[in-house]
Order: sequence, then C-alpha cells, then structure tokens
Amino acid sequence: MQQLPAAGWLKGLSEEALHHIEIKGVFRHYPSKETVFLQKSELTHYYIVVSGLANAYRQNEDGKRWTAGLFSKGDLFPHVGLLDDKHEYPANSETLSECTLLVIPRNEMRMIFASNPQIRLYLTLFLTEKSQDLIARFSDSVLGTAADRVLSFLKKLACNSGIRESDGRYLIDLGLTEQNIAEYIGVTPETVSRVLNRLCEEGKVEKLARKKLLVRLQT
DNA sequence: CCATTAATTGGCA
DNA sequence: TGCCAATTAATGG
Repeated sequence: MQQLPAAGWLKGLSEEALHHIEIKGVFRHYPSKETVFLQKSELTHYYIVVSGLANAYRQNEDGKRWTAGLFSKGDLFPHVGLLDDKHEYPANSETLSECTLLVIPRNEMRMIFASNPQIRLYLTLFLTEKSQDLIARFSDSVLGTAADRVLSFLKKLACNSGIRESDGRYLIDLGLTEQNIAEYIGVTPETVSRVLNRLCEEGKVEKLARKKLLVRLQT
C-alpha cells in the first residue's frame, strides 16, 4: 500500500486533501529511462512524483535536447492544462531514475482543482513558483557563465532535495548524471565535467561517486 | 568478467 | 564554449 508523500507543494495539505488526490489516481512504478509521455500527444494524465526523478524535455531534429523541467518528490507535471485549457503535452517526459508516480486522469485532476479551494491555492502557488524558477534559470543562462549556471543549479538542487550533512554540506544523490545537468542548464557535457572538476579543486564540491555530489553552499 | 554507459581530456573552430 | 575523437573509469549484468 503506497502513500502520497506530504512533500513539495503537497506539504501542509490536510490528510483529507492528500487522500482526496490519492484516491483519484494509481501508483505506478517506472524503471529508469522510461518514457512517461510524448510531446504533442493528448494530455490524458497528470503525474505526481512519489519517489525518484523525472524530467520534461524538448528535442530538435539533430537530437539536441533541452530539459524544461526536473521533477522530484512532491512535484506535479505537466504544468499546463489546469490554469489554461491546453490539451496536449508541451514536452516529452522520461524517468531519470527508478520512479514511483501517482498517475491521475486529466479530468479527475481538473475536477479536484476546480472543486477544492485549498488544493487549488496550493497548486497555484506551486505553479507560480515553478514559473519563477524558469525565469531565474533563463536569466542565468543569458547573464551568467557556464560555471555560474552549474553552481546555481547545484545550490537550488541542494536546497530542494539535498540531504544536509552534519558539517552543513549537502548530499545530492538523485541519480542525476552530468549529462542530465548539461541538458538542464543548456551546455555540453564536456563543459559540465570541466566546471565540476574546477569546483572540486576550489573545494566547493566533492564527487562521492557517479551521480553523487556533495555541495558546500557557503564559506 | 565483459559490455555498456558515463566522464575525462586534448585539440581545434 | 562547442564539437569531435580518443581514452579511461564506473556500472550493471
């Protein structure tokens, strides 16, 4: 028996509200690198991350990708079709690690959104925050260097899903590869590798293993 | 152990 | 910085 975690935008919602959402969907397990949905296909379901990491990305003819969003525990996606009436997925989505997602039919989600003021408020705040995040990321990409972008990305990640160590550093262990990071901030994997190695030399970051980083936020 | 993927490195546009 | 090629390292059977 699985349960919807009170994380992300769900935090603070009553047990009743959580249950209300939970019973409208089904928990589904995804292996890593599984497609969740495709761009331009009919928006039939919404997804809430129970565990693991998923993304939304766009891809051009040459196979170049850009990650529009990363979703971890407590996130809901896609972000269209609730405050507007879009009925197609705006991007592709795949899992970046093993995932459990709560899959909710579009109509049920719209119904919940329309009928429950508390949930509507929380969800609206969540969507607004995601929108702000996107703007921040975009301005970083225009105004900052690759190193700036990697660092601000790691900081955000550490704050959101990092595990605080006793010495104040944060462990990021989400199954994110450097390639994933590169696609997210819009640089090549080589650049991420070089920037990351430099951050290590500066003592700001430590690599524990592949897909595992320890980040020092201040000092 | 091998086969696959991820990460690194150097050279060049 | 990006792109390409060549190597090395790590991961998962």
